[in-house]
Amino acid sequence: MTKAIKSSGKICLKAKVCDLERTLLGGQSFRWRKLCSEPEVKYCGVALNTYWELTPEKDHIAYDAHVADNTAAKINFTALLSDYLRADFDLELQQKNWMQADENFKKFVGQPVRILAQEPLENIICFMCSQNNNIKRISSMVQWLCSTYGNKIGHFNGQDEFSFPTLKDLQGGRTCSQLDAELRAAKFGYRAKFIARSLTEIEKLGGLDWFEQLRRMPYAEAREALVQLPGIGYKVADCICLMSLNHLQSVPVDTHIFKLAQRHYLPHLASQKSVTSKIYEEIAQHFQQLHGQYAGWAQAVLFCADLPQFQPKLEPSAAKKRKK
DNA sequence: AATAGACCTGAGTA
DNA sequence: ATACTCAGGTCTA
Repeated sequence: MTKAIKSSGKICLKAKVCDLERTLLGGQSFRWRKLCSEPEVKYCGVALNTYWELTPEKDHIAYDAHVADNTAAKINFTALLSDYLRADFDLELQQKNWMQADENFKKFVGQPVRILAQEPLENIICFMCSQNNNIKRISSMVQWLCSTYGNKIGHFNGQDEFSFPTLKDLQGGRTCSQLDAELRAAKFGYRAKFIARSLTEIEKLGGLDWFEQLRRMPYAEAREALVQLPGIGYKVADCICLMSLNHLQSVPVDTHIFKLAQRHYLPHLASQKSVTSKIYEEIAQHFQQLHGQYAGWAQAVLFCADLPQFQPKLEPSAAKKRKK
């Protein structure tokens, strides 16, 4: 029976530059949920082996952090959370730059979305699950993965919370094809084999050390290294570069960005049915040139703006129009 | 080198 | 009710 250890504090991030709703529930991480206990709204979830409850205030974000009691040593949770939310990044300044360079951008800047600094293994597995899939189902797959292979942190607000499994947790005595079979049985579909095989590869390449190397490499090289893994194409590689390897110029081109580019940025692509590799590069480069060294962050703003869950409520007829 | 089709699953539409 | 489409794509023929 593990008992969680709790620590509270706050980090300096004004509401004006951090919308937790979009940042945490907008398809970057799949492990956060919103808890409404009337006047208060909290965002709860696990990141960095810690269960967090975040309460946005006007001038800061208050947190409760919980870790399993077998966790060694003291942890500086304030520093941990600041890094996770990239509190040092001056979003106001960048939004100004993006709006200046991009006429369309104003239309999409709603609430301030932040790019999270996530852990590579979680990021890789989650986005291997993301292919041809939707956020809701991805979340439930990830939830299953954590409760099956992760370690329990504690019981909060009516449910057990688990850390994201390590490479060891996932392999632990299992062969590649055993893990494949288990994931298949858990409805991971054709992604099961990709995940099982990629984990084997990652282990061979050096695990966490390999991730460190990818961080230090130039973006283009890290990207090329990632697409060598089975089940990872350029889109997922770009998500990983952006979200957990600190390559903020990486622009993942998914179906939302593709449609948005067709409609607002590159009208000559309007007749294109799907994203070929050539078109992928064209769109990515367009946004990189337009938005500069943090183009991936700007992409996240556009992506969130296009998510149905974050769109202003429209009349059904208008909603239909928007779809096309 | 470039392009269709297949691919697991499940929620939403027609 | 039953089929079809779509979702943060990738791989292969």
